[in-house]
This record gives sequence, structure tokens and C-alpha cells, in this order.
Amino acid sequence: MPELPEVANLARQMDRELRGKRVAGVDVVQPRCLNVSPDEFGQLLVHAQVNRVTSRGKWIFVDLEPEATLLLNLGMGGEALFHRKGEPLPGNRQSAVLFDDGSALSQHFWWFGYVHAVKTVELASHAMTGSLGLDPLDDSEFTPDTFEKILIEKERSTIKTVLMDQKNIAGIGNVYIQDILFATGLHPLRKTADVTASERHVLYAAIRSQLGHALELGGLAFEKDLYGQPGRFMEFLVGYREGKPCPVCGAFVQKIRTGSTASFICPTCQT
DNA sequence: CCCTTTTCCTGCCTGC
DNA sequence: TGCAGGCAGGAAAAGG
Repeated sequence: MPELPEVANLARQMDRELRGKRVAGVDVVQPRCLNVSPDEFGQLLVHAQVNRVTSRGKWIFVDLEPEATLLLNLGMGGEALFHRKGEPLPGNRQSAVLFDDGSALSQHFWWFGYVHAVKTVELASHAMTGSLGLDPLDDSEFTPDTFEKILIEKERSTIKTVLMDQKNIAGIGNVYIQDILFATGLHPLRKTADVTASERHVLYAAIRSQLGHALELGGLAFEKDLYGQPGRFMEFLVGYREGKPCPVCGAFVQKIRTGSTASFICPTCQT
């Protein structure tokens, strides 16, 4: 599923491509991914003009004039694709936004995505985006101090749960978490209170370097950008490498269940 | 049938 | 004891 690097890359592309376009219509195939009725969704968006596109964590924010914001969460295996005038929309889409120049933005996911529309003045009360935590690539909000504050508040949870909770840090999912924990030598079930000061330092740096490096490469090689092109990030250390040797010690990478998610770990490097 | 894994909700537990 | 907040587990719109 798209995580922060893929979503940030998409938002950047959408900002360049969609800015200034006016919405001519909406096409809702799966009403259950909306937060309002299809009629209300259309009333909010039709005739509005794209001002700018930003992101936080796994959410994309399309700010429109005069008063609406379109919120996208691509869920698992999701895509947002741009279509020039005359190009057909994908048949598996859940929804699409049609622009008055004949171009369109379609959106598809295979499990649990969201396409929400709100009045921009009510954006702060949108529950799913309003409670998002720190942007890990923003130097001014994600600092060693703000990170430490989260680790102290959540010291009773396991470290993987804390890092993946979008209310703490926004944008880390079950793909990037794997190598972030490996790079820090942390087992996903380690209690947060038992993460040492030096491990916290390494963990902070690992979050920034993993996500930042993947963003520079346009995201994961098995995810698509706005134009259907794959990213160039594909070098996992232990993530999704079950049975292959650990790059540090050579032990075989194991796949284990951690709560309701899977974790890939080196059984000797991660404790 | 089993696997993937996001987000919210529920109910239970703990601690004040 | 009672309440509030934390937290684990389950449910929900598929597809390979």
C-alpha cells in the first residue's frame, strides 16, 4: 500500500498537474468510500477549482476554491491516476473526478480506501485527518524532542505499534517499518519503555533516512505514481525477504506474526 | 480457502 | 468503587 514516500510523491505530481483545473463532474462507482452521499459529494466539488495539493502521512489533500477540500486515502494497494482528454478511465476505479478540460483523476484501491469531501472551514473537524500525527520528514515538527515525547507517552505499547499509529507519526506502514526496525536492531515486540537512549537516537535517524531515501527514488518499485509509472526503491534489508540471509550476520530472515500484522526480522540482530 | 494489512469500533483491563 | 483512557482484536467495501 502507498505509505509516506509514495503519497508525498503523488501529491507533488498532482499539485503540478491539477493546479488551476476546474471540476466538471464526479463519477462515484463505490459510494461506501465516501463520507457523504454521492449527491453531496458532487455539490461540494463540481465547479470548484484546484488551488493546491499537499499531503500528510498517507492522506492527500486537494484544496479547491472557493470552499472545498478533497481528501484521499488510497488504503491498501491503492492508486490515483491522471488521464488526459480522451483517455479511458480504468474499469476497476472506485471513483473519478472529471475536469472541464476533459482530463480526469481516477482512484482505485483493493481494500479500504477513502475519498472524502469536506468544506475547508470544517477540515479541522474531519476525524481521520484531524488527528494525524507528526510529519517525519518535516524538520521543524519531527525533532528528537518531539519524538522522545511520543515514546514517553506511549511507553507501555510495543515499539512497532507506536511507530505505526498514525496519530503519533503519520506515514509509516507495514512496508517501511520493517527496515526501520532492522536498522535500529529492534524486535517489533520490544516494549517502548525498554528502548534505550542510544537506540532512540538511531531509530529517529532511521525513520528519516528510510522515508527520505525512498521519496527521492519516487517510492516503491511495486507502487505506481500519478502516471502509472513504478518507483525506483526496491532494496529491502529484511522486509519481504523471508528465508534470505540477513545482510549483516547472514542468519535467515524470519516472518512472524506481530498482533494482526506480519513482521520480517533477523532473529539475531533484532532483540 | 488463505493470504495481504488500514482504520474505526468495541469491550476488557488497568490505574488513578 | 467508578470512571477514563489504553490497547488488543475483530469487522469492513477484494483480489490473487
